[in-house]
Amino acid sequence: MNLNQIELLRILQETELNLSKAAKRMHIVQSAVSRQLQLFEEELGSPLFERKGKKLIALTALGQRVMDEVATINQAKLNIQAIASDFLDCNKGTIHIATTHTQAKYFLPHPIQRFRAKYPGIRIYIVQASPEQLVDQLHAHKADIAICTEKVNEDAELITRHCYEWHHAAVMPKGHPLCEGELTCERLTAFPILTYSLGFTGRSAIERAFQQSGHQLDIILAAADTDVIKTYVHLNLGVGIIARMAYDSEADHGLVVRDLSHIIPKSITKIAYLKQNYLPLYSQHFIEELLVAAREISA
Amino acid sequence: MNLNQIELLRILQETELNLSKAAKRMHIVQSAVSRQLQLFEEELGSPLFERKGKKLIALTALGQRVMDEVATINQAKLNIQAIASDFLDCNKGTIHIATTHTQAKYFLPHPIQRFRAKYPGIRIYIVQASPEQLVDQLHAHKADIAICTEKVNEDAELITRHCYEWHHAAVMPKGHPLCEGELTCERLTAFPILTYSLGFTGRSAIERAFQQSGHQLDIILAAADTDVIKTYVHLNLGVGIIARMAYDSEADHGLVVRDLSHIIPKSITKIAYLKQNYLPLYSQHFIEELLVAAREISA
DNA sequence: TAAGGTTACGGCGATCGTAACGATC
DNA sequence: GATCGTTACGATCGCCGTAACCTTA
Repeated sequence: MNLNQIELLRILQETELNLSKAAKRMHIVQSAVSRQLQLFEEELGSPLFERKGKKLIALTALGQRVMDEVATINQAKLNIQAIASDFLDCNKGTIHIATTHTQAKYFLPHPIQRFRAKYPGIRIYIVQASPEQLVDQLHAHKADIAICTEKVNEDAELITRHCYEWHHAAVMPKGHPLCEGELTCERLTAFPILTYSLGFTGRSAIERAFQQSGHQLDIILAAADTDVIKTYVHLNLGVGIIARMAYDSEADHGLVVRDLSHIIPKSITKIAYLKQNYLPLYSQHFIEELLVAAREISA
Repeated sequence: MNLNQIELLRILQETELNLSKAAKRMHIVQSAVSRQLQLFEEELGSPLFERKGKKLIALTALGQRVMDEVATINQAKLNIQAIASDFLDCNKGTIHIATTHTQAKYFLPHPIQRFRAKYPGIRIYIVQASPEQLVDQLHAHKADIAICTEKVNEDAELITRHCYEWHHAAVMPKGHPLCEGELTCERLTAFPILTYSLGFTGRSAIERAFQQSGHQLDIILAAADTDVIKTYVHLNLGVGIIARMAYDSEADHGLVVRDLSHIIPKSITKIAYLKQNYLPLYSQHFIEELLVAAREISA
């Protein structure tokens, strides 16, 4: 058994059990990976893969159990490297942040700006993904930190930290009837609504609130992206329901914003990362920076 | 990085950081391990060990963190091998049980006998150790399962399962004054007492019971081993306080046994094993067998 | 016939063993 | 001088790459 064989197994999982693709990913020829897999299965004494002819089509029961351990070893290997390079130079490295458009545009700018000032050598990559993919990005090691608003599944391998709470708001062009008077469920249902796609930025909270009140929203446009929504609100297509923090009093001076906290319950944005994943010091400091920014928002 | 280097680090920890001893344990020459360690440190970019001259004397901060990951990798490696050989033949293998004399002699015989009948191919090794060493045996991979009576530290890496409860009893030669009448703390303190060494077989429960009652036992002999205690009780040196199950009505017909459950609170015997350690099926069945035996005792 | 996998074989490099040397007690 | 570790160098074994072949869609 050696680490290359472990790596091979890991890569095979990511390449639909295709030996040729795995070989390319490992920068060696296909016959080499074939041989290594044979050697490993021989060493263990039983096959790890179900085969149809010569193709690998699935994991055997043994293979499934072994893959769990393979993932553990891979994680530990990455951790050793991360710990060592952390030790070498705390001021070099990268952070991959998995998050959505809303967070990237309306929450992250301040903390990232301050973090950059302290750690100019760290490269920050924002991995944009739909909320449901965020946690997958962590497991796939494509991101170190996820910033999620929609509910994070209770995952034993995840550490989640409360970040900040926020409410939705309605936006509409100046002069719109909803600019005046009390804002109720009834009045909202009378207008076409523009809001987030299912699964995005607290859309589920909107759903729940209106379902419970017995009213039905007439959602005529759903987007993953607040800017898209605002654009169409400007065009007078209807009333936008967006995250309150996504309203920018300067950029959006043509729009009126009205709080919806009495109608739609608060949403909670969290920070999540893998428990077994070693976070370099600078990543830990980055999280601190996020929490500071979160407190400022709440205050 | 490769698995041999990981293994080397693991072994260095077990050999007082002595490269020569590590080389012997790995069946290669000393110069080879020296070179491998250099290569690994070079790859990481910083030393893993503090050196005094050429000797390794301690782990660096980096080394300490890396060692945690090394342990994880090693565990996963062992798991892969265990899972595979489990898959190959469920009826071959070994179980190492860390336990004390009392359990080995008075609790284990029945369940082991029955287990042997079902799994004649499994070798069972009893690793006798003092109670405080039992958990260490697990961490050192010298035992798969520990059977402990004294309190097991709340260890996040450990799974502990309730096994059975039992009481202490007093034993004395026939005709001894304590054979008759009510058995109280007062009367016990009037005689020389023979019981377990500190830390063994519920001795701590005995201590606590008498401390709380305000009486002081006159313990003239303490042994790790019930047989030793009974031997001296036979010689009329005093009254023995032993685990009730260690009294054998046949072998000990010269002794009278009297229950002490009204004086000394119950002791609890538990089964413990490492959470991250893969237990072969037969080991899981062995634990089942222990639990069955435990229920029979309680009934 | 293209794509995926296996087998055979030669070459190269990683790692080992031998051996001589250096340091520390 | 005994123990422990490093360095140099030749030998070996493992692993890769080339290439020919097999199988299945």
